Amino acid sequence: MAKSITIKDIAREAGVSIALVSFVMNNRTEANGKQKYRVSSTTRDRILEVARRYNYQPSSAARMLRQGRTRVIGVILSDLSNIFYGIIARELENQAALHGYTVLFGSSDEDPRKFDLLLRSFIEKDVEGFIVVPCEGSRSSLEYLIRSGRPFVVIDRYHPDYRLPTVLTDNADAMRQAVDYLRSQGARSIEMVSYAMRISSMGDRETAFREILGADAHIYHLPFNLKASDASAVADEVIRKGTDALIMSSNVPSVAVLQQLFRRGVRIQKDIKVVSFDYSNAYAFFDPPIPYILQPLPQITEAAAAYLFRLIEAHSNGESPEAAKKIVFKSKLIV
Amino acid sequence: MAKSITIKDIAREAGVSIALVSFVMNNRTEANGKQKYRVSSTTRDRILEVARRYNYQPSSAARMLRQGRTRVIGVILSDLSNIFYGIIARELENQAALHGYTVLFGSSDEDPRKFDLLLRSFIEKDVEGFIVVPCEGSRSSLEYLIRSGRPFVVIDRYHPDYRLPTVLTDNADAMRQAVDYLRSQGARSIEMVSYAMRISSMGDRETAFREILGADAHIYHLPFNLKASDASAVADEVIRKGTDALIMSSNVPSVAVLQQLFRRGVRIQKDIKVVSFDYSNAYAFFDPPIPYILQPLPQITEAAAAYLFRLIEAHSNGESPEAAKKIVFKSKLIV
DNA sequence: CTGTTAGCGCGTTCAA
DNA sequence: TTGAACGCGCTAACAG
Repeated sequence: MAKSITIKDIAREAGVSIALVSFVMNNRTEANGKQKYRVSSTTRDRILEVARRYNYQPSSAARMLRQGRTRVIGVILSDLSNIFYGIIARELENQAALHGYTVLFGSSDEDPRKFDLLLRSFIEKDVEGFIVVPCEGSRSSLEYLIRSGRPFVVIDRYHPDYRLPTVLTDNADAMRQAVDYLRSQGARSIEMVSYAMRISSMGDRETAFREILGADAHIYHLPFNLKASDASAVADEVIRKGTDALIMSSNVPSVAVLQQLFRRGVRIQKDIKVVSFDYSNAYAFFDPPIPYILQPLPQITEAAAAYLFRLIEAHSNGESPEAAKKIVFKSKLIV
Repeated sequence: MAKSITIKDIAREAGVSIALVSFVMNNRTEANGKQKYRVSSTTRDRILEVARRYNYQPSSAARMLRQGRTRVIGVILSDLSNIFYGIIARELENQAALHGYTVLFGSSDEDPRKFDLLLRSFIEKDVEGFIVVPCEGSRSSLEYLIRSGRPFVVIDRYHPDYRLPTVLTDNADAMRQAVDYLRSQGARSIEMVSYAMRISSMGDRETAFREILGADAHIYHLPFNLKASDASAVADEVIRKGTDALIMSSNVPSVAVLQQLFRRGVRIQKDIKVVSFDYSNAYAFFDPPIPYILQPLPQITEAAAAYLFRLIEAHSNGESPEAAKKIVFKSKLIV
């Protein structure tokens, strides 16, 4: 635009002071029993009319500067283009909007350097708080975040060394459901496909798997940026060993391995029974459909958002924050 | 945090003036042939050391206020949790980062009111520009956006009434590829599944379909928020009519209808051949895999970002913007 | 050559 | 209902 209209323009046009325009725009005149500032309704109407006519938008920069609040939060996820995180992003966007906030999103790609860059760039934008999915090696970034004093909530994973505000699902319980189900279907040699990342979600699932299966538990580890050849190797090995059931620790490697098995003519759900963590719309195309562990993402994101906004409120009122706690939701096996 | 450190703190601690800290932080001392301001390297080092020690982050609010630039763009898509838009979001995030920008994302859910709310809330946050996917009924919002004078680029769809900066794919050409392919496979009665939305992407595909098929072209229209029953109805009708090929206009209805056909025992790719617009990882689980129209999203997003940042640059230099143009990329049928 | 002073940008809010 | 200070960083103008 040539130049945007400021509060000054409105004041001049309405023939009142800048302060009065500010009061009117912020409804400082009616709400709040105190009614510290009363404005005659004719003046108020005139101001509102002018503001509307000029399409006045207060500069958030100036407002921010004054009140020190940006009404923006930062969300750092693993990868926005993964449906799992896409849904989380979507829900968080809604939750934030309900609280009057907008969201700065970033994807770490499970790379601690990217994670750190995003963190710093968001802090520079003065976000009031964070919701983060910390990746492997993000320890020093988290310490930086803690030192920054900004409120934040960790989701999907927890940090082994710190007691932080965290919201996630009970992965051990979910794994138990998966194994129980496969055994009830007659599976004898169950193996697991997981990511080769040291993050608590994978770790908890693997630990639970090992506890249940005992000494002969076998887990395939795939890199985060997996190539077809990685999945092929697993498929070949599974066929060679005659494994009769697989638990997939996440939807991306799940689909990748399933594709390779399918391509090799394996009759999925007959020769090999499968249960996967997280939804993919590919699961419906098997007979019977592939059961999957459904995390209650709406609840998780709502709890995380509520938690964060409580922390932000306390923080901005100078109150000391509530003790960090871990909120855990159960997942369900959808058959 | 108790309170964040400002440039003042650094200046006091380093025993210099605020201005000098500002110069040093902005490297106004070395670059730029003019070298208007020289600072002794010892002073500079001291300032930098103090800044680092205190972990000084300039307040972006103050900087914004002063230079009138936020280095933030707004991106309004249809639905972040749809893989197609998830990928676009991901690419735009990267592109923006390369240009030193961060991104405010929002999902319209194809609801013009949400679209409008997002637009206004982003403008209030002072984004420097937009990349938008306008939904049906967003006309008045677009007019508002145009009047706001902020640079923007439309992607994925074009607006029939305005000549706007736009980047998208050649949908008619893609449809021709799809029909040609199905005919080459011997299909005789081809029908199309589309969304019941008046948006150019669907419109162009449908128009091309009708042009090719002639009078007997039949198109099923599904609502954006489709329920299983919507897809069921299509599946039943297709079976009843003995349709032998379907072109799916988008990945979501595609998967929904495929699921219903699968459930009814239809041998997909044998009884009914299918080609779909946009990728889904479910397509690999058919034999042969379902061919799909792959839009060159990396190119589209890169072109859109480059376009937008050119506009923003011109805008902030007070130059008049280049004439609006439509950039079109061809899609490919992946078999 | 090195560094400082002072005003600005825009909306908020206290004192009058 | 208003004047004026304020928040923080940028930068033109100026001084030693």
